[in-house]
Amino acid sequence: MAYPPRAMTREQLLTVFRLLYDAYGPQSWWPGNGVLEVIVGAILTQRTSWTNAERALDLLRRAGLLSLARLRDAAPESIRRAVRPAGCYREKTEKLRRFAKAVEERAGGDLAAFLGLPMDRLRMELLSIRGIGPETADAILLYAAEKPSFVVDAYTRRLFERLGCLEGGESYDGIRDAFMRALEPDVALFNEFHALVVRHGKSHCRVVPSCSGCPVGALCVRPPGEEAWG
DNA sequence: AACCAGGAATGTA
DNA sequence: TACATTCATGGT
Repeated sequence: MAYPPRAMTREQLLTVFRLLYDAYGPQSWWPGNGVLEVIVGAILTQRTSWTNAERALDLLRRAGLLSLARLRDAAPESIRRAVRPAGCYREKTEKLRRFAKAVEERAGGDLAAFLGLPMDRLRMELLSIRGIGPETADAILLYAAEKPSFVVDAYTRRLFERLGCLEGGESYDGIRDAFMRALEPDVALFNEFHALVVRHGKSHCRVVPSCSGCPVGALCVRPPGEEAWG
């Protein structure tokens, strides 16, 4: 199982963070929207663009479905109509309903109490809900519950593989652990870090590992087998 | 017109 | 464990 080929250091990670932050600035992911919308958004955006997820979120809001009680009790068909623009609408509808039901069963429908559970406990509860995998669980932990849980996604893998920090093939939890061992638990840092990795991944280095004009280019262009960090 | 987008579950060997 | 398939809409 998979491990990072060499330990990621705090200095390396903060160097990357600073390069990205200086290049793109603050990303303001999920500020102020209310925790339920954050969670619903996290589920809706699975394997679809954020703009499509937002359309669905908007339809849910206008249909008055954005509450745990309505997600639990409303006719599935009405939820599906709203979720449709986000794609996979049958599955995502069931995911939303299962989430609402889980909060009901585990915290009496008190979302704040549910999110107030200790991080590791809450992570397990989230992962036990069918339709919420590790990435969505960590996004909910970080952006809704404001716990210092580092989010790993395909962009994270790709960037840090090119930086020579990952070999490829590491497990999700292995990568997450590597980041969390190297960095102090810092919600604001993890929040911005993941958003910046995504922001960067969307506009750079899509196909080839060498990228002129890339903010992390000096670190990124590494001949195979050579050290990426000088 | 294939390919991608802020994944996860299920099935097969 | 490792890899393929399914879910499905909308922009490029």
